[in-house]
Amino acid sequence: MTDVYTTNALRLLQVADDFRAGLSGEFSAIHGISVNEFLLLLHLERSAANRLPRVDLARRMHVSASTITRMAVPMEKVGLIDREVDQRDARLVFVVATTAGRAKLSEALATFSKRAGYLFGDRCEDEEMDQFASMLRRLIAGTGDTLA
Amino acid sequence: MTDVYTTNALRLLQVADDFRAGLSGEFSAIHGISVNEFLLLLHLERSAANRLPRVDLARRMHVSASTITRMAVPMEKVGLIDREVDQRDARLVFVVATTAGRAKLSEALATFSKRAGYLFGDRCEDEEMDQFASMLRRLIAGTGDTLA
DNA sequence: GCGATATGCTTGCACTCGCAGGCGATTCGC
DNA sequence: GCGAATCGCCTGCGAGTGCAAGCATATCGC
Repeated sequence: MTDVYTTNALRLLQVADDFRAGLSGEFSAIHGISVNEFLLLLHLERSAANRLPRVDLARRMHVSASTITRMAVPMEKVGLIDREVDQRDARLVFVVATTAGRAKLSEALATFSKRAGYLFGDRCEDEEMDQFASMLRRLIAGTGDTLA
Repeated sequence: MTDVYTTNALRLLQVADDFRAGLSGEFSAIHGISVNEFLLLLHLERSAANRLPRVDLARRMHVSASTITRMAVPMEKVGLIDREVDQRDARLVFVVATTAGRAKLSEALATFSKRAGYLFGDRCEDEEMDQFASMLRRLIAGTGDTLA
């Protein structure tokens, strides 16, 4: 528990929780979406042709396939995303971002960046940020479907 | 989105999610507790006299008071924690860790440390870990009820 | 003292999520 | 071709959580 690894892992969880909690409130208040819906749109934006099979989306987002199914329903209803069935494999249902969805993502991303600025802005030197980025990139490595 | 702050915030969320997901499986399989129950016990351990009012616990854990109430029920039943009413203020219900609870925490902490080792061990230099720790400490600063 | 307000805890309701099971589509072995 | 195994998706159920409301206790203004 005085172990550096352990301490850092604990702090990592705490910082991430704090950040996510703050984000959650602002997202639902300003943009009317949840953090997960935001991440879903972001994954689409970072993918080829703004579309992904539901299963891929589930893997990338650390949630089950059923969650994607259920998340998609209201988002389709509001017009943020659309569904599209693959021509070759009728099992694959693609989730594709609409123009409205991409616009919403863009707004939400501005809010995200603002909060990221609050988090790091006045506490860190630029050089530290680069080290931090390099560190985090290595910690993610291995999954492949990285978001950043 | 190519902003360093934004990138780092995204990576931070992703790494934390990955780590928490891995932890969750091992905790429930080996120790029979959830990550949140582990964190609850840890907060108690790091507090004065191994006891905290439910409200404090809620604030520290980023959950609502009702969640603490409901989490406590099965944990009391299993004997990990006990309840204790304040003498001066009968509204305050303290959650206090039992000997069994502290033992369980100790085992779980070993698992936690092991996984923290997996996460950082082969990817980081010792010097980097110190920088990382310093960085994270600053990012947490302000809340006061820090865990690490 | 005594009512008004504030605080801590608990409970009803609604929502989100994962898991298990089922359905339809595809691919593989022969 | 054809049955079996696999894969992607959706639905029933149970677990966990937050919010609003309610209750008990404590504190403040007078």
